[in-house]
Amino acid sequence: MKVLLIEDDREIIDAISLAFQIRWPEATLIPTRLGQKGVELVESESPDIVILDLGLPDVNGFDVLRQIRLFSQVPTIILTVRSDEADIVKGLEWGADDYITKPFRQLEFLARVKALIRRQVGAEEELVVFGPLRLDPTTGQLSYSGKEIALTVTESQIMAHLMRNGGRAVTHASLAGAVWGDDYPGAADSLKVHIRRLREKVEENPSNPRLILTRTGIGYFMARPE
Amino acid sequence: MKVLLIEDDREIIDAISLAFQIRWPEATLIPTRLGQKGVELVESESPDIVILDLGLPDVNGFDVLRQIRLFSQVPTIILTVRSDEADIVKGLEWGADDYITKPFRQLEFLARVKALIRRQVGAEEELVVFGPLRLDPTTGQLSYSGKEIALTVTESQIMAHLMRNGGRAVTHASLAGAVWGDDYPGAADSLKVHIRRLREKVEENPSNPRLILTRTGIGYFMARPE
DNA sequence: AGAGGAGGTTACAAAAAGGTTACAGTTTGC
DNA sequence: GCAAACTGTAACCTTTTTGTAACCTCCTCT
Repeated sequence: MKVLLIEDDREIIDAISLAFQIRWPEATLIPTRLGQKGVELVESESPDIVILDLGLPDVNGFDVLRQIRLFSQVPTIILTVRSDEADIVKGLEWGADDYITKPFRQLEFLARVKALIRRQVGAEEELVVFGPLRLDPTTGQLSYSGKEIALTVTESQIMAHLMRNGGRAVTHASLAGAVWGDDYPGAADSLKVHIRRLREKVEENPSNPRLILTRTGIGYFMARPE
Repeated sequence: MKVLLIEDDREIIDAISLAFQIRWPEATLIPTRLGQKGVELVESESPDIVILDLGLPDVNGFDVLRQIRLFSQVPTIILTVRSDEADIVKGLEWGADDYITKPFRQLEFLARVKALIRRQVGAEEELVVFGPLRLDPTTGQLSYSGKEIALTVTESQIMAHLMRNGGRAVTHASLAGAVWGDDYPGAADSLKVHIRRLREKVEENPSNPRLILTRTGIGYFMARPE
C-alpha cells in the first residue's frame, strides 16, 4: 500500500510518519514538500492514496488537486489548518474524497485513510511476481519480457503455484492438489499436458524449456530467468 | 437519488430536509425515527446513501450500522453530537464512510454527501476515454472513429466498465456486479446478450470482434485499437 | 543391449463456456 | 393509448478448454 504525502510542514510529516509506523507499518509513505513534485509522483508512483496539504509554499493546493484530477482518480484526502466551510466545500467539489483539518487526531486520521482505501475497487488486486514474470491470477494475464500472454484458468493456477514457489521444486502432488484437489486419479496425465501447453505459451522452444523445468521423480520448478 | 435518514431529533430532520430542498431538490429523502425501521428500509428501498444518527431512542446506533453492514455496502455517514475520538474511530472501523458531528454546517454536510456518492458511483465523471473511443456515461453517447453511436443504459454501463479497464481483462463477476449488483442469477445469460448487442453497434463484423474480446472462463477485455 | 520407468508429445472427444437468435414482458416517448 | 425501444430469458449452436489415452523418447539399471 503506497501513500503519497504532499506536505511542507516538517512537524506534520513527522506526526504522520509516526502514526503509520506505529499503526500501519506495512504501508509505504512517500513524502514530498513540493506540490509540483507531488503531481509528478502521482503519475510515476501510482500511489493508492494521496494526502494533500492545501498550504504549500510553491503552489496553491487546489491547483495541485486539479492537476492530479486531470489524469487520475486516486483517492485524495485534503489536510489543512483552515476550517473554513467554503474551503471544505471547494475541496470536495473539486474532487477530494475527504477533508481533515489540523490539528488532527492520529487515530481518526488513520481510520479515515483506511475507510477511503476500503472503498476502492481494485484495492485487493494482487499480482504474483517472480523475476521478470508478472501474473494477475484473477484474469490470467501474464506479462513476460514485454509480451502479454493470456493464460486459461487452469494454466493460470499452475503458473501461479510455480511462481509462488519460484526457484524451488514443487511436487506433482502439490501442483495437482492446487488445481484439482487432493484425490483425483487423472491428475498426473492432465498435468503433463497442461505443462506442455504452458511451455508452448511461455518458452521460446517448448521442447527445450528454460523456464518451466522438470525435476524427474519430484515435480517441476521455475528457473529464475536471466 | 435516494437518501435514507435515520434520525429522531425533529430539528435535525427539518434542517436536513431544508438543506436538500434548497440545494439538491432532485434527491428523495426518506426519514425514519427508529433504528430498526431504518435497517428494514435499507433492504426494501435500496437507498444510495444512509445518514445515521448514533443517538437514537430505541437502539444503539453502532448496532444499526452493524446490522446494515451484514447485508449491504451502502455508503453511510454517521451523525452525532459526540465528538469523542474513540467514537469516530469506532464508527469508521465498523464500516461507516464518513462522520459528521453536530452541530454541522449545511454546505459542508451536503458536500460530504455528494463526495461520498461521487466516489461510490463515479457519477462526477464526464467522459470515459480509451484510445479513440469516447463515452459519455450519463447520456450513453459513444464516439468512435467519426461515428456517433447511441448506447442504452445497460450497454453504456458495460462499455464504461470495459473502457475503464481498457486493455486489461475484466471478470464476468466484476462486469455483472457493476450492472446488476453482486448476486443476480440471470446475469450470465443477460451479459452475453448485451455483449452481442454492443458488438453489433461497435464492431465492423460482430461475429469476429476486434474491440470487445473474450477471455473464455474469465470475462472480456477491450483491445487497444490501432 | 534391453526392460522399465518417467515424462513428452500428439490427437481426439467430452464438457464447459460463450455466441446467436427469437420472443415476451416492460418501459419509454409521442 | 399505441408504437418503439429496451431488457431479460431460453433454446439452440459454435468455439474453446480440458481431460484421456495412445504412442514416443530418454535415461537408468542390470
